[in-house]
Amino acid sequence: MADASKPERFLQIGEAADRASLTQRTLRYYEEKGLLNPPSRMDGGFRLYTPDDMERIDRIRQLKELLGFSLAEIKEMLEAEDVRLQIKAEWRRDADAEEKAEKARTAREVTIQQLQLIDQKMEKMSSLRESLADRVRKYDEMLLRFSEALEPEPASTQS
Amino acid sequence: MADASKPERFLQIGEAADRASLTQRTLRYYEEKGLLNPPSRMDGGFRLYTPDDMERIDRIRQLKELLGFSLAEIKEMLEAEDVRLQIKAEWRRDADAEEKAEKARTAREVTIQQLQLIDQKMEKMSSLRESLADRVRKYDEMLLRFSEALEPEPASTQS
DNA sequence: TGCAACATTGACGTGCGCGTTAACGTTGTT
DNA sequence: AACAACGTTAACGCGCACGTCAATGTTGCA
Repeated sequence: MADASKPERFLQIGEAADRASLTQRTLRYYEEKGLLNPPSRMDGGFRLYTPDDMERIDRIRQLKELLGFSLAEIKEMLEAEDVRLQIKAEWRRDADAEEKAEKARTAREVTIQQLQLIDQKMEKMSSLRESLADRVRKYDEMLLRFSEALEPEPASTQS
Repeated sequence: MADASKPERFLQIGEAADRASLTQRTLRYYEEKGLLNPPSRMDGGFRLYTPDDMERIDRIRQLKELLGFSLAEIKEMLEAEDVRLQIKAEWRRDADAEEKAEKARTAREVTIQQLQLIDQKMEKMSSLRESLADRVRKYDEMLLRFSEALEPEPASTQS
């Protein structure tokens, strides 16, 4: 009971969902759609999520919420990333080095495309940001004119 | 026919949709949902979109695509902005100055909230960006190791 | 005046991303 | 052994944001 130092590295779906701020349904759905590789299970069939699974879940949330990608798009992206893990796993095994290199190159390309996508979005967002900032300035001017109109004498108005 | 200088400032729904890269259905839908104020019409009933309408349509697209807001949320935001235009329109008419000022203040607040939302998103995006950039670096390392393994003798490999 | 191109209003259909319920099995504690 | 808490699959449902007809009307040009 006094063992809070072992946070049980494998989470059941309930905790996993809580920590990811998603629902169990959502996790199962992502699995169903192939976004999550089927997690390991307990003997009884209960899902057990590894820290790696949790990371992936978080990536999905980021890609969805921040960038607004559809699950289908996200799936593609993650598949590209998987290449990296695959290569890592196979690293010390026989295998065609050139083939791996090719995979790594395409994975790199995909990642760069994602980067460019993000950059494009950020540019657009910052221009939107600017126009909003302009608006605020205009409101400020408006309000200034109002206060001038209402208080023709600038007295002790000092906060 | 040789008059390309008069781009006809009022667009029918077809052109309007094309220019906004949306469908006619979508424009009607936005109108139906109260995101667009009903545009003016020709005698026969055909919708005519003013440049202002077009701007608004574009704003909607930005808010939706860039920030991922739902149409309901966007509606609220635009309503807040409308206050500004309303005030401008009423500017020279009788009217309670204080009431207008109040409206302007709340509109300002809403706009600032939007700004903060954007800033939050941009922060998260840039941290995501960083992690992606890291990934690219790792791929580069991988590929470097590959090329070292395949070409033990650094010869005329100079691009 | 006729005709193609464009528009109108319904109304139903659709894909996505889950929510919800039902019927049932598992786990861990007492 | 019993029981609450937690999990399982399967199936149906749902709201959003439109797509897609269908039936009809309008515009503008030959």
